[in-house]
Amino acid sequence: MNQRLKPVRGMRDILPEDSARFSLIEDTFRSVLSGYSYEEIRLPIVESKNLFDRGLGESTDAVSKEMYSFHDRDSSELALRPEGTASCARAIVNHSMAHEDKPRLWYAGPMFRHERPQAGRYRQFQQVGAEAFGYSGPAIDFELIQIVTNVLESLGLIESVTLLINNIGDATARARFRDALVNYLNPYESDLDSDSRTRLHKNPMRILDSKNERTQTILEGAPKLKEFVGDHSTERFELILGMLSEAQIAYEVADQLVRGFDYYTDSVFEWVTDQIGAQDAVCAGGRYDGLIELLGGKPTPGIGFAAGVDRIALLKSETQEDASYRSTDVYLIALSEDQRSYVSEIAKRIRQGTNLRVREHTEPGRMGSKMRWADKSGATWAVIAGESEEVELNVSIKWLRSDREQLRVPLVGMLEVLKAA
RNA sequence: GUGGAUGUAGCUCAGGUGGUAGAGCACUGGAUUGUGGUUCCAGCGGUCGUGGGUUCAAAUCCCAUCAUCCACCCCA
Repeated sequence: MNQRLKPVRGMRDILPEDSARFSLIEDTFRSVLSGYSYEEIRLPIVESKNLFDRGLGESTDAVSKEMYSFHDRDSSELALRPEGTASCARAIVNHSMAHEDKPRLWYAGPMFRHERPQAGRYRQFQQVGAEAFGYSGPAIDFELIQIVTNVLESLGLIESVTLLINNIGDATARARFRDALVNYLNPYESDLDSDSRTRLHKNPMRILDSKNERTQTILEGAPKLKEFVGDHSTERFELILGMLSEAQIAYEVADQLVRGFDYYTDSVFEWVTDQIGAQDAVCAGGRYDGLIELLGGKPTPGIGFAAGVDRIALLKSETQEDASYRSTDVYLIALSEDQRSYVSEIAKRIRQGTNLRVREHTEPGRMGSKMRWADKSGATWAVIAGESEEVELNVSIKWLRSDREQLRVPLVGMLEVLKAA
């Protein structure tokens, strides 16, 4: 890449071929979500920093270390959103949307976290998320999981991912568990890896998914979160698992699965893959029954997921043959500049009469060169017009991807030939 | 924030022990004045990431810095 001017660290250009993949993924979410009657909401990219401090929790890495925060001209503290759920919940509160209705919403857009870039991890990344407010029964958990499953099936990726699910209980249960865990681990403090030692004081539950073997061995005798979760929550969780089994959606209950943001409660879930490197979560979500109240609304249960479009696109390109990307169906060649207006007329007719993607060769040059560009464009046909075609109101149609012989047809019969293919 | 690897043409990469840059692909033209995908010939194309230092001389050695990739961490 040219060294002089380039995107800032962790930001990148999504070039046309990748962009087409992104669009396909987003369109698939859009279409499946629409089938479940989820409504689109468009949320600001910039919010008050305060929203994330309160919503996600000030001790989380996303807020304390990775947030793009800055002072506005009037010195108020703003931030680029690191995720979408907090904004969505704020909108629910601001517009009293959960008073007369139980909204099911979705959004898509860029999120920002100041992390060290890595495979599948960028400082600006694209998410599609869905949130449902006002539902406390297990069927909504199931519905959201089913939505994501449908999307992944439709994209041909369901075999490449594993659904992990866990129940982390409510805030009280977690607080009691946290105390018990710290009490258990304290005597082993010097045997823990250094990251876990730090987390013991800051965010002990994070120790559970440590990759350090020694730490994992120590954890074998530790108290289990599920022993602290209330009966009601456990029952609810069992009902979700039952629905998944009945719908033949494969899952693994993952005791160690915890979420990075403070707002999560009860059921949490995540789709992971082993095919795109260390950043293995392609979609994750869970329930957050306390969030709306935390942001000043009346108590309202909530649940949602967020999918990482960049990672799903990466997974798609890693696991599937390139369905040879093409941008052009018809490549139009004027033999000389004298036929320019005739060729424009031909282009107009094809664009108006079909959905074909028509590209005109606009530069002068010799015929061989024009044909080479026609070939490279990936077009199915080259449509060629020289002086004799113009005089006789004909076009020459050449098949570029087959041995079929070149045809010369009257202009009025051209669309029929192109549509017949 | 920590660690490892890597930065040479648009792309993929060569350039032992310092002597001032090369190939393939791509692109343009020609062989072939209205027909691509094969071949042959020619041409275009480089602040050797950036800034210092050592030296008569640095892509090459030293220092710093930036960036990319991968992993830790974190997470979508």
